[in-house]
Amino acid sequence: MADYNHSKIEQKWQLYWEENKVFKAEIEPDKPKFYVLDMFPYPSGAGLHVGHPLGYIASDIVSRFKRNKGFNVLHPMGFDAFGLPAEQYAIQTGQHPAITTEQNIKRYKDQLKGIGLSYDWDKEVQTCDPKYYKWTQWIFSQLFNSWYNNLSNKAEPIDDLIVIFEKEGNQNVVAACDEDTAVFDVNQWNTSSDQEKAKILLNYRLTYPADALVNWCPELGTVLANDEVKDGYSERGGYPVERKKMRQWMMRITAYSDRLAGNLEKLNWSESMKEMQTNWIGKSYGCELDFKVIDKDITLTCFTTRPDTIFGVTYMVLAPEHELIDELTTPERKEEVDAYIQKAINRSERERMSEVKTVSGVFSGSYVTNPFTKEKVPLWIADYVLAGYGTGVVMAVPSADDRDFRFATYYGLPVKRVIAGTENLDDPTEIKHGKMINSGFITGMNSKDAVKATIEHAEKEGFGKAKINYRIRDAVFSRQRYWGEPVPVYFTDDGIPHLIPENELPLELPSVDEYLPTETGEPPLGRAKDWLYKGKYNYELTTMPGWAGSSWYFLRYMDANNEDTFVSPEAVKYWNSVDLYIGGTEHATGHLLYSRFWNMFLFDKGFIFHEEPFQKLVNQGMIQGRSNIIYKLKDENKFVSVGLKGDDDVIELHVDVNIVNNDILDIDAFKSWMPDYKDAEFELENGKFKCGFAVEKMSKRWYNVVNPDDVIEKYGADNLRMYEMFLGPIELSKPWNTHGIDGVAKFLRKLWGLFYNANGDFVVTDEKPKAEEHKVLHKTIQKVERDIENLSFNTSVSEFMICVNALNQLKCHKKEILEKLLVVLSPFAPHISEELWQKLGHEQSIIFASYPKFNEEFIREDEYEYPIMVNGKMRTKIKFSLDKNPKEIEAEVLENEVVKKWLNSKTPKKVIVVPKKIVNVVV
RNA sequence: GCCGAAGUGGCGGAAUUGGUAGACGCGCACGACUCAAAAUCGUGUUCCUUCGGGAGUGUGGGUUCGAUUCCCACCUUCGGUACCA
Repeated sequence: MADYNHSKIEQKWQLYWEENKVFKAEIEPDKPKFYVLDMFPYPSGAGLHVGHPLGYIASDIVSRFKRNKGFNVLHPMGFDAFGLPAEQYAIQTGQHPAITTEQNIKRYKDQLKGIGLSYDWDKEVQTCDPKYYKWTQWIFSQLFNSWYNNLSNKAEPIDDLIVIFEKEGNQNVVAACDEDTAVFDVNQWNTSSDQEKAKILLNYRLTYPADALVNWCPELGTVLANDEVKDGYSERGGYPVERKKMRQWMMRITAYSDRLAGNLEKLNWSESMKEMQTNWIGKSYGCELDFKVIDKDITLTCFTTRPDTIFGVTYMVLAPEHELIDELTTPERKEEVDAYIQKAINRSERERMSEVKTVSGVFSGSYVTNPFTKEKVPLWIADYVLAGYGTGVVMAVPSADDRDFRFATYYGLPVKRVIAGTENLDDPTEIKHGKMINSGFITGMNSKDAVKATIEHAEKEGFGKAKINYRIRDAVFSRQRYWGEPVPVYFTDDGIPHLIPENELPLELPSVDEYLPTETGEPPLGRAKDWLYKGKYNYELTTMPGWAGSSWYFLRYMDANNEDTFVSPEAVKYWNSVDLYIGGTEHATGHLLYSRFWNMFLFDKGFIFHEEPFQKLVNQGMIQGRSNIIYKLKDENKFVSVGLKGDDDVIELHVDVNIVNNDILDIDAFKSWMPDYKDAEFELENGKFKCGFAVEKMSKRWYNVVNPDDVIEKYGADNLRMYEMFLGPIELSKPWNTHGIDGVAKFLRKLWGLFYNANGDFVVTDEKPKAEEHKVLHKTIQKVERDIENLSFNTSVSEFMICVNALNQLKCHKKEILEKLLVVLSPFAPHISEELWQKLGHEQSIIFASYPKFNEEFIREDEYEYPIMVNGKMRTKIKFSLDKNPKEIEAEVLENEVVKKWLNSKTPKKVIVVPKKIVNVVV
């Protein structure tokens, strides 16, 4: 074979790997394991674009590297197959989402295989497969049957809780439960009806039904996802959207807040990722304070982290969703309050949080008493207070809080300064901590001591208590959708939910005539005919969210085909937690928290043996599109090259990047792509029509999507793999530009040229390598090995280029060098490496070769060329033997002609000699 | 708004983490081969310059013998913001 024929080689080896199940991972107790995981994709209808495989290639390099290093590697792939897009397509076309999903998965798999990724496909999972979601439902059942004991700090069986209730009521139970759970004794429990008992238990279960706000679109008759809502209107159709309370299943993730936050320090994740999760969980220390409403038998409890500023409270604010608003609104204020609430409640939380420039609120007519000062303070309602955080009640201190200050300024409410130094400031919130002033018994204390003192005082007086608050909320687990896992629950006539028994799982998705809600506004499952448990009880009609299936898939991979359990103890004991997890930052606070939560729960229950699922996490950046833009003169059927557009009035049009090369437009291709312009004129510069460009999201809409299949066909999978890595650091986002790929293509041809000459003769020899050749090889081994450990793949590719260029220069065709180079290269470019490895006479796949050992001897240097700086500017370089001491170096440097010239016969103030680094002469 | 990340030649990026800024590659220019083109190979390529040198890593300050790297303030872009996945 004379030429490097990538298509032939790549097909040959992909077939070989598949037929021989080379990547099959089985438990081998005597071998160290390594689990490399990719975030599995949602198989969209558009197929993979060139941005998707970035992380997959990186993790594949690590997987192959670890195999060569002697590890038993688990490297699986699957599909997050439930989701909105397939359902949306089903609504439009009537096609069952299972069918489109299956087609999309097939396409994805073909594409992934074409890249030469070393997955063990026998371990594939699909979340929409009943064999898989049987266990998702099973985990739901386990959660339903559990409560969180804050004394043992773990999840425990609900039956144990019932035993406690039967013995002593709930007075001594310290549990994660609903805020409004009543205290009861044994008698009260034992005399309660079964229905009452069931209701009480729901307050404790780790999954439970509750009312939660959703985006309800009456016109579409459906609930919308946040990103389907734009400015209060549905993205499709533009119909008004209102926020409506609906019965939803919730997950009591808040039970795990403290462990989720605390465990982060043990994980090998980036600090920024840990910080994002920490902030999301948002643990804060503070206290609850009770404010009595004047002339009403109501006490409002607020949470605050700044009780030290209590003497600066000038008003009180309720969230517009607060349940007591009706009672707290005086008759004469009612009309205005109702109007305000109507408006405020339909604004999204994000909108309410981010619009800080405009404030809005309304006075309720009621007053409360500040428990410390006994002052009468007006009670307002404002949408900057969210019902979901704290208690939905805020004590407003305009002198110490930015939002309170803006609000008070706008509505002319008083501002009472309580921190020294703020007295004469226009904006007192510039100073938030310091010595307290105008603050009764805490005057003179610093803020920190004052916090303590006020809490102690409140506890003693009985109107407050210290409290740890979390920003994280229980997660809504219901979706009013069809294409998701059915919740394995039915309801008896008393409205009490019951689990479908384990041996009857999975509860499969029924078929429906249409994927829309029912006329009465029930979710699509309400359309299923005669769909009743035991022919008489209603099933739960909502389905599980996208994150249900993805919260435990990493466990299923270990034992993907087990029909008796979700994962066997043997498998999970051996494979344990994921050693390297690669995926996007966009999952920072969703998937990555929910997965940790479920994993922790399964650990508590003793089903698995590691508390944290992902030891090391790396976030890959996104590959953005690089769009090409052409400019058409307004009112003329004429396009101008980018350099000629000047200040003319032009219309910008996106053109398909696939008919543009190096920003030069293929005009004929353009005319057949856009027949409307087949008669247009083109004004060229230097004989070419040059396009402008923009970096934006890779999307059909901008005609900037590059399909990996096309790249592979033209350049090969090895080339695609190396080029994707060569683009830059894995964590950074960067635009895709196919032009640069030629550099890697040249590299692969040069590599091939070390084995075959231009006539197609195999030129590899058995000669002994020279010192220089060993040096080139071992420098590469050292660099690449270190780079892979640091996941710095772009610099590895550079190093390979440097290495091959150097070997070409040395005319090195020696087997001893080349075969080691192939093993080092094989994780990056596995196909060409396999082929050349075979040509060198090896019968076993390069996958099983062991990684060459780096030998320091070969790269040892005995001299170093010091850059010589004068006043921090590099002026010359001088070589010194490494055993020369700094004194000798200094003396010789000062004798150097160039240095003398710069010294200009002045005596240097100081000479800094940093061994093996630099010499700096300071004048 | 809040939380997180990033900003270095015409472009993607490198810099062993405080020590030669621009490795490697693309593009571009010139040269070789060719009747010619493509491909290939070679040389050059941060900017300014009076050819001595000067400036330079988003902007403005600071620390240091020395800053892309550390500190302070700001600007821009990207991700998340609880029902997209």
